[in-house]
Amino acid sequence: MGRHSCCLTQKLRKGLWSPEEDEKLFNYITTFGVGCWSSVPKQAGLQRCGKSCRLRWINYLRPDVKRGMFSQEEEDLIVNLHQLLGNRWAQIATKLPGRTDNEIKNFWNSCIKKKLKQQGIDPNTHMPLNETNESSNENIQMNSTSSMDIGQAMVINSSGVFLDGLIGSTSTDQAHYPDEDLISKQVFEPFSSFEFQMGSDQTGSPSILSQYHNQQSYNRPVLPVTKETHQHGMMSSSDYEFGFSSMMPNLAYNCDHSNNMTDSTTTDISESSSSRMSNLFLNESKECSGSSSSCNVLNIQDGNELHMMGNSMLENSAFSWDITEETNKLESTFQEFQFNGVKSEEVEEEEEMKINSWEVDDRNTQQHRQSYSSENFPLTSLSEDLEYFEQI
DNA sequence: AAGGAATTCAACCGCACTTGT
DNA sequence: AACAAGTGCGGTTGAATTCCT
Repeated sequence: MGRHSCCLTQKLRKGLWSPEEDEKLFNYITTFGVGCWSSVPKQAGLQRCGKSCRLRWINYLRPDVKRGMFSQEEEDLIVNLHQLLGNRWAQIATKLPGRTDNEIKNFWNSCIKKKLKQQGIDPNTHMPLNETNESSNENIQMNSTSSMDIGQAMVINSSGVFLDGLIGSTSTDQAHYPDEDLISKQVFEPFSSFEFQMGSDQTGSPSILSQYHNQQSYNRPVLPVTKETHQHGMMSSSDYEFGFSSMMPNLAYNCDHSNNMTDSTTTDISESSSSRMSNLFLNESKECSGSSSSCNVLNIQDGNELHMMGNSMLENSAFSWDITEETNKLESTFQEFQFNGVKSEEVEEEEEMKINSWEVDDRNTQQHRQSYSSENFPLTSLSEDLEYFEQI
């Protein structure tokens, strides 16, 4: 159930984590690695449940967690991925190096959603609000027996056209599929999605992303310091510096969000990451950041991510496709466009160094480590990719 | 300056899934 | 096959913070 079994037998702390607790957990994980979370609190001397420890580590203590405001590239990517994946925050997070699903979810709910609404875009469907209403009505008629949430996720039919609002928003909604025949015909056609996103959809209307982007360009120049600009990390760094003398990373927020304050849209994401590193990790972090955008960026070329996506989608039954066939299709597509995954010798060297660093300690013990291992994330610029596709 | 409203985001909850026995 | 324990994920909550009057 929700509360972990260990929580029932012990009197456990809840609420915010103290610096001392953070230090204990951090020291324990960096020493022994991630194994069985349920045993972590006891062994680390924490009055917390394992689940809470896991969450704290993943969302906050992990050395490669990036904090601070989202760059425009990240924001665009989130909009893009949400359009494709719906509220699958964990999957979206795998495409944003250093960002956690929780952070992205919060950012979406507090910021992007609002912006989209202001621009007349339905954040659920990514369609203009008036069109969404119409299409939603159509869908309701088509699936009148279904109790699903309309427009929570995007589905692509066999001809590659997006059908919004035909499936539930999460994997837990599987039981709500209105028509198995219909679902079985929904083939994930990523290339179509790019068509949709980057240029025009099949009705010839401008893509929502472009619309969103245009709006952003209006909003962005020289914003005054308001809640809008200070949110997501624009806090005094001293508020977050615990000053641990141990291996604990400096958890200070990095306020390098000048990109939102000026015309410049370039954000060196990795800098904000490295700034939080302890002395122990600083060099590694810098090496890592030198190869642009931290250590884990979407890797499309080698197909691992695509397999992951494909498998995950199958698990969720949101998409039905032949993984091998579609992956090959995707691989050739992305190779053709050289989308991401260009791995230079330099980058490979850096990856090797990274693997030789702290990550190697427990990489054999962690299944989920793969999600932020540099091995799986060749390093490229997200903005370059987006710009390239926009040009197309 | 004070206090209420609005916003943010860390953390919790509940469910589904996976793994082990 | 059935059950229990462990894990992962998305939705939600509420304390802390900031904004506004």
